[in-house]
Amino acid sequence: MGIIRKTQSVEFLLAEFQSTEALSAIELIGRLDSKLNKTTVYRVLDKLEDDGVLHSFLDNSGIRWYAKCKSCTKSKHFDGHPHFQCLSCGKVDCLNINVYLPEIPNRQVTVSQILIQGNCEFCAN
Amino acid sequence: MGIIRKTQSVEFLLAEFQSTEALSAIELIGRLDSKLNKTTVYRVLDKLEDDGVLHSFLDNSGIRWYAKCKSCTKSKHFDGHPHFQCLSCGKVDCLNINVYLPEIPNRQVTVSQILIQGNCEFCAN
DNA sequence: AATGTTAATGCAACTTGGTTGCAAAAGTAA
DNA sequence: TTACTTTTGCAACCAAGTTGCATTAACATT
Ligand SMILES: [Zn+2]
Ligand SMILES: [Zn+2]
Ligand SMILES: [Zn+2]
Ligand SMILES: [Zn+2]
Repeated sequence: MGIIRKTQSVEFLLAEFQSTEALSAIELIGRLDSKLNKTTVYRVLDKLEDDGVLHSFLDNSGIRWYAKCKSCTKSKHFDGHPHFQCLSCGKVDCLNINVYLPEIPNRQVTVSQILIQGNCEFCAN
Repeated sequence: MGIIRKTQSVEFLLAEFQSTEALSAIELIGRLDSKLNKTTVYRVLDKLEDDGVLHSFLDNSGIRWYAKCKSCTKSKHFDGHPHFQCLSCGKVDCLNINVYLPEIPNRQVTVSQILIQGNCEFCAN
């Protein structure tokens, strides 16, 4: 079930997602420590995801990241894009590119998760 | 540090990886419950990965899966292939295909993790 | 504005996957 | 066998995330 009431918790959380950068639940819990309980953070993130406001994905160490959706709704999600994690500064964000997956014999593909890792523009060497 | 002694624990664990199917640490701990302590399972898996015998990856719920490597060594790993998880029966395995990633502006790509989900050959509808 | 209804919240306790420290057991070489 | 060192089991721990429940806060109705 998604968001029903426009509460302060929702506003505080949404305010953190101004840029297109992805944020981990842990990071958000830290940032909002004085304002929100961690249970609330998890619950509101969940609801925002239900509503198509945020989408989430895992990085290679099992941490869940959340980012703003572009054009999702409660009933339809379009978050099949890849994500990029900088191995140097740790920043994670959505990639606005399309990855073509070849046909796979004997298998029906429903969805795919692609995490690309490397150096971001600020950490290039 | 990898495996130094050929112990029973190593044999028991390797025996579980006869097929190319991936196995989760949790699954292995369950299967080997009467023979090995869970700490040992985690430690041996770690070492086998170090040695290039197994590789691991995460699924979308944060569970780590292990699978046999094809031609990796202690110093060089070649596990950039995608993995497939059947959303119906839960089975996970390695895909022997190549996914082409386009150039990404301003970013240097080091490595990528691709998890494809859908229906396996036995769960097709 | 006061009231009633119910969603949302805070808190503590819990669950789960995984890790750590250390003493005991098992490989290995001599 | 002995000595040496890795590996193991156990218990205790840890961190991320979840649950149950009493309290608080939205918000619709009067
Ligand atoms: Zn960076
Ligand atoms: Zn995204
Ligand atoms: Zn299946
Ligand atoms: Zn694989």
